[in-house]
Amino acid sequence: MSKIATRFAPSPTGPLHIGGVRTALFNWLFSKNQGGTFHLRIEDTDKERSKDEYKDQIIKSLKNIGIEYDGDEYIQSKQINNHVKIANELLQNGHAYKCYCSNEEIEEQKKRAKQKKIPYIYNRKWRDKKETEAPDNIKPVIRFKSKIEGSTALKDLVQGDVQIDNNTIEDFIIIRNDGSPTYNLSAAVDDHEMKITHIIRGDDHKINTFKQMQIYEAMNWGLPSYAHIPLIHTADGKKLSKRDRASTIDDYSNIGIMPEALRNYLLRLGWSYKDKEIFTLDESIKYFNLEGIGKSPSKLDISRILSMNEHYIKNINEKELYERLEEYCLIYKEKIETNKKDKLKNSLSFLKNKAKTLEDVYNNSKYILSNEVIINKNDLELIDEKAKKIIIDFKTEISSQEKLSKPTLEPIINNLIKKYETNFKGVGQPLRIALTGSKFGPGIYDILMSLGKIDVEMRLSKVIK
RNA sequence: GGUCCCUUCGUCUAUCGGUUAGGACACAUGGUUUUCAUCCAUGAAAGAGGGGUUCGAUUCCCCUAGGGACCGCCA
Repeated sequence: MSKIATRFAPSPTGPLHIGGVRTALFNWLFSKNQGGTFHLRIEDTDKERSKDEYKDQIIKSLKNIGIEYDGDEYIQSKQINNHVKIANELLQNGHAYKCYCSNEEIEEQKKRAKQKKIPYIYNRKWRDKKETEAPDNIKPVIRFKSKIEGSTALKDLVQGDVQIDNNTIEDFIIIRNDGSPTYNLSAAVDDHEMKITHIIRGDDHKINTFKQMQIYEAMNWGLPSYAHIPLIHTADGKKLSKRDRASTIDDYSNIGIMPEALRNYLLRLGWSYKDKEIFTLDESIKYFNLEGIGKSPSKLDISRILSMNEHYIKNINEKELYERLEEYCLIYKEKIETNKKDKLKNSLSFLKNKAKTLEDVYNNSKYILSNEVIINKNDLELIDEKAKKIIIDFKTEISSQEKLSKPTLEPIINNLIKKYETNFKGVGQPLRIALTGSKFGPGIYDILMSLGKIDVEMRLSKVIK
C-alpha cells in the first residue's frame, strides 16, 4: 500500500469560500490522520479568469486556518505539455479521437435536443470516421472515447456504491481546438502524476469522477479512492457560491471570528465524532475519519459559528487573546494607543465574558480605548442633582486613595448607599454612565480599576461641572 | 427534462433492529448577580408520507413527496 496522499485543487478564479476551506480541511485531516501527505494544486489553466491575487488569497486562507500543505504548490499550467502528451497517447492507443464538428453543428444539435426535451449528448459522429474524411477548414478537438455499453460502479468512501450507465457519459473533449487540455484530462493526469491516493472533493464533482476514472483505466493507471462530500448550503438551502456574502475567511475575520473557531465549526459541519463538539487541532487530526462524514448537505448557521467563537474567546489564554485583539483592531478598527495597552490587557478577564467576537471585545473596551466619554441625552438625564452629589462625594473620597482597589472602594460605595438611602444601582449607575457613557457595561469595580484613578477623576469632573 | 445524491428537534448531529430517540447551538422560564452579560438549573422541540420484511423498525427494501448537485471547447 502506497503512502496516503490527498490534495486540494482549487482554481484561482475567485476568492476561496469556506466550503472550499472545509474540503481542504477534510483532505488535510484525512492525510494527517493516516500519516500521509497533503498537496495544494492550483488549477490555473483558465488563463482568462485565473488571477494571482486569488491564488495568494487561497494560500493565505489555508495558512490562516492552520492547514499546511506538503511541498510547494503544484501549478497546473506548468504541466500542460504533459497533459497534451497523454492526450496523444490516448489518441494512439485508440481511446480518443479527433472530432471535426464545427461549432455551429454542435450548437444546432444542442438546440434540437432542447426542443425535443431530450438531454443533449454528443452524437459520436467522428468516433469511427476515418481521418481522411476530415475537412481541412476545421481545427479538430480531441474527444475521449467513453464506454457506451454497461455501467460503472464507484465505491465511494462517503456515499457508498454509486452506479451509473456508461452511456450517460458522453465523449467529452480532452483537447480544445486551440490545442489546450481541458479540466478532466488535466485533473486526472495530475492526480496520477502526484500519486494522489484519495480524492476527497465536493459531490458536484461526481460526474467528473466517472470521466476521470475512464482516463485512468485507458492509461492503465491504478485508480485512486474517491470520497464525495456533500456541499455546504446557505441558510436558504442553496449551494454556497462566491457571490454569497460572509463566505470567505476574511469575511469572518472581519467580524472578529477567530480561525480556530471557524476551523472547529467547519469540522463539525457534516462530520461528527460521537457527541464531541470541541476539537483542538491535534484532536481533530487524531479523530478524523471518512466514516464520520454525513451524506446530506448541511446549512450554514451563523449563531453556531458565533457560539463556537465565544467558546474560544473564553478559553484561549489571555495573552494570546490580547494579541489577537490587537491585531484585529489594527486591521479592522483602529490602532490601540500604546498607553492603553496595559489597561486593556488587564481588563480582558472581564471584557471577554460579554463577547462572542473580537469585535464585541473591541466594542466593550471602547470606554478604555477612547479618551472622550460621549453620553447621550437620555443617559445624561439619569445623572440628576442627587446623582451629582453622590459623584462629588465619591470623587472626594477617592482623592485620598493612592490606588483604586476593590477593598478600598467597597466601603466607600457602601457608605454612599447608606448616606443617600439608596441601593447599589443608585450609586453604580451614575458612576457607570459618567465613566463609560453607557448604562450597560462591566461591573462598576472593574470599570473603576481598569481606568485607574487619574482617568476616573477626570471623567467624573466633567459630569459634575 | 435526463442522470445521480440526500431526508432524525428551527440548525449541526448521535443511534450501526429492541432507547423514556441522546447531545450541542438557538429559543423559553427560573436562579445567582451590580446594569448588560457570564454562569447554573429547568423546559419546549424530531424520525417527510405510504407500503412491505421482521416477534419488533428511526434503523433494511420499495414507492411517493420534498430538497440538492450535475448536464461547457469553466474548473
